[in-house]
Amino acid sequence: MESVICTVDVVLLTLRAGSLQVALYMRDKAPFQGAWALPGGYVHVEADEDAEQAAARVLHEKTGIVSPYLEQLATFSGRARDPRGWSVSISYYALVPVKVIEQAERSDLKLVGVEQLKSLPFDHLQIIHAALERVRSKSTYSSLPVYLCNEQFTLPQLQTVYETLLNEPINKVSFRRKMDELGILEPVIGAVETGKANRPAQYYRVKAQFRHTLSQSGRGLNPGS
Amino acid sequence: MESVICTVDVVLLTLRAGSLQVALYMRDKAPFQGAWALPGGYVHVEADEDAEQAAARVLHEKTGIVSPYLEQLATFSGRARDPRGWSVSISYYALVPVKVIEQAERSDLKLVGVEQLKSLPFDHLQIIHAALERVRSKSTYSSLPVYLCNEQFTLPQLQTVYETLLNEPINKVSFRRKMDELGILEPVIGAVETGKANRPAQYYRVKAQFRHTLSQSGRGLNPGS
DNA sequence: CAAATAGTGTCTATAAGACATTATTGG
DNA sequence: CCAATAATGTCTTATAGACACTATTTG
Repeated sequence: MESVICTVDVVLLTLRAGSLQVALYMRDKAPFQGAWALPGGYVHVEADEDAEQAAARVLHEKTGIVSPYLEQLATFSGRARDPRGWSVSISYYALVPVKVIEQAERSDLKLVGVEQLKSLPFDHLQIIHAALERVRSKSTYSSLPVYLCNEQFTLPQLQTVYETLLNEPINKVSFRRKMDELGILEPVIGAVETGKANRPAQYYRVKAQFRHTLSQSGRGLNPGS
Repeated sequence: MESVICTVDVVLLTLRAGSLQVALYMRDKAPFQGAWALPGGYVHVEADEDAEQAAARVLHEKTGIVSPYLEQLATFSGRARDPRGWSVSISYYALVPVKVIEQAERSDLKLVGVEQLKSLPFDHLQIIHAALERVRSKSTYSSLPVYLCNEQFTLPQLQTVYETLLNEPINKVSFRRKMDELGILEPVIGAVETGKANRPAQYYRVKAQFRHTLSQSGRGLNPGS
């Protein structure tokens, strides 16, 4: 039995300038050396306990970033997707606030709006599309998008994040009702967003008990108004 | 770089005697020879175009079954899950009506109620639990459960399938309203379920246009009544 | 015609959306 | 005081569930 090439890839997503962007890494080795692609690499059976740890290691090595949210997306495989031979890519996706990527200051890393993507090596375009579908789907019924926000954020900011992801307006009253029902946010006492010529918005943060176990919920968030 | 063991496993589910059951295969090779486990095997880079085809091939070889519905579940990986070494299991799940399994007549295959499962080789128990979670989750908002029915079925039968999967009663009026809205079923003209001392139930089937592209939908099916 | 369950009409309860009003800031 | 938008109250609409009633069969 021939050997299978076993790799991991990470779709690192963030929100910048009101658009959803994906981090691309300039490949320093063949194949596709010099091309922009998803940060990815071989599973190291000596170093990695499992594929998720491999993804976290690869993400850190290629971008300097440690993402609190890293979830398996799907596995892409086959004879045709990699010129080196029959390969498996166990793919993950991660969400971080844009400042985490900017602070990394990697010249071999760039952010591209997901609408601007043209062609990419391997089947990375397909992987990214799968990640977008997953994130958008999960955003309709979960608190996943808070991973795109800084530690403190206002409800209007968070609503804009949801609206950008889902690409449709959300009813303000319903949104705030839903966030209240989820019960995962708490106001930061005394912290308000000042400087604008209007009533200041209250800052919120994720309650400590949910800080590392977010995601799911009961019913959904729906567009409207 | 050491090599990774690359396998596929299939969680084949069916409904028998009102309980959700999983097909187990008696392993004919080490490790765990003679133990009941998920049907699974190596990816064959010569024969398989991709992992899904490998899963379909393995399912057919070990059970004689070809499942119309076969979807990737998740990939399980790591150093500890297989005594042979660092391994990857790209796992799939399939749903078939029980008669498909019975007609296969394999003595090395058995059905076990998902509540009766004790311990299994590898991390197969974990894989099955992930499949159950996925199927139950999808059943709340999709037509997935029709894959557990025969080609023709009555609405009361289909409702019972949903109720068994979700393990809770469903409001009859809401259920039928939802099935009507989904628009994927059509009555089989003239076909009714006779023999019982009550009004006969109309037989339905999946419309031809949806026969090989089922699954998703708009809003959900909720318990009640 | 009695028992059983399929199938449907309709009222009630709950959740989501529309809209309006008040609150609080900077200039 | 005006413009801007945060925050909230409340009415309307849409969806889900409860319940009852009719339909059709077997024995």
